[in-house]
Amino acid sequence: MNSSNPSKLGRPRSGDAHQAILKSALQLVSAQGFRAITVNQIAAEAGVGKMTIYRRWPNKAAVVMDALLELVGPQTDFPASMRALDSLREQLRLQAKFFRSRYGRLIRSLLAEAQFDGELASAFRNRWIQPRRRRVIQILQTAIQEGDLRSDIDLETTTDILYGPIYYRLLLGTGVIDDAFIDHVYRQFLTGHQVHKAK
Amino acid sequence: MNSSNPSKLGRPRSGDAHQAILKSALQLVSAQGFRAITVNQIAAEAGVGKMTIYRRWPNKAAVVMDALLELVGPQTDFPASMRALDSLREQLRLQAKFFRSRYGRLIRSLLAEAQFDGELASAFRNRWIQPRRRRVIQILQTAIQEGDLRSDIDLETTTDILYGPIYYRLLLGTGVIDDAFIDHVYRQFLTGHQVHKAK
DNA sequence: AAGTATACGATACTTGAAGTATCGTATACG
DNA sequence: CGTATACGATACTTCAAGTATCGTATACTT
Repeated sequence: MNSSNPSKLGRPRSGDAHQAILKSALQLVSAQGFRAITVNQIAAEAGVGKMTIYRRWPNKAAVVMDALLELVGPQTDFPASMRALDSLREQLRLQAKFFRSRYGRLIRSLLAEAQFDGELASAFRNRWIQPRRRRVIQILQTAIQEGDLRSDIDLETTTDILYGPIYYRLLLGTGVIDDAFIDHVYRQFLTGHQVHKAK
Repeated sequence: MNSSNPSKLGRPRSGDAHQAILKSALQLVSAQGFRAITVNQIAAEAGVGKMTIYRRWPNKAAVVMDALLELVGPQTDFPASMRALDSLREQLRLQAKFFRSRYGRLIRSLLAEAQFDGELASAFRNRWIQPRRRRVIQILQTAIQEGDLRSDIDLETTTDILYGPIYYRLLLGTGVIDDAFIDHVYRQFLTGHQVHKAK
């Protein structure tokens, strides 16, 4: 009841330190990966004491998660297009570009670490993945209303089908995540791979 | 030139110890996850000294990787059916069942750890993923020859599209990997989601 | 049978990073 | 000006990975 109450007494926490920590964490993990860096490095890079980090976050993963949410999240907006289907394709391309950027390693690191850390897994799913999935589902619903997609599809499953292959390549490294790949995923999603035999 | 040469001199390595180590590693990681267990635990469970493990493998990940390849790999065979497309669907269902089993956690652990360990990433990709992808691609080629799939598709990309969603759910936990999900992936793969408007 | 080379289990040791405890100092509010 | 809390710094604790070494065991060679 009181531990979460930021008492007004005493010296207030430094907003500068907060920003410096997140910025350093983001930069280091994007460049070197989650496992390769230490909390001491983040502290040194940010010009703060290690305790200033542990006073605010329970562990390294939580710092990096917040860095992603606060510094990168706002940059990942969704495109608006005339047709919902065009928005969808554009979003897939943005996702690919994002994964090719320095943040690809950041996402890989967090998703991997989340396999060992239930708290992180929940945070990653609820605070990063789910909000973005909801945006995708909105686009899909609009596309259905516009008469471009079948109306009997399951939206959650469909989202998995669209984004699964991109995450797969990110984590398995079986191929590059370029626009050709995205276009293939998108086209396959629309029309399928079956031969439509002449009747 | 000589370090890889198993000299015939001296006491030979114990095959029993080898099997006991792999079996213990597999059992412990499947039950508790890669991060939760220690090499000391594996050694104790197998009834060997820790050095017997480090004499044979460079690190914990390598032990678990070999446990997967030697003990689980042989169980993961591919179905043979009349039509290649039926084999494909059956293989997707087997993959789902495998991920739902105790080995789902094993795969998750190794794939996650591989994000931090280049050696492990190569081993996982080359020794586990690639051989299984080749089998899938064979099935796809047969399906094309049988006239059931379009002949202009890229086989590598198509494999990513088929298996990506399953790995996505394994790692993200956005939904269960049951036969309904598999059937959705398979049906979507064949026919697509586009509305085929009346001409 | 003796000698040599290597593996064995056991155990002590080293290393390195995560996380904790504590210090004297700094900065807010009342 | 007193109180409460944050600050940077630094020493400390903990834990698991990986290494070094011991005396013993088991093979092949001579």
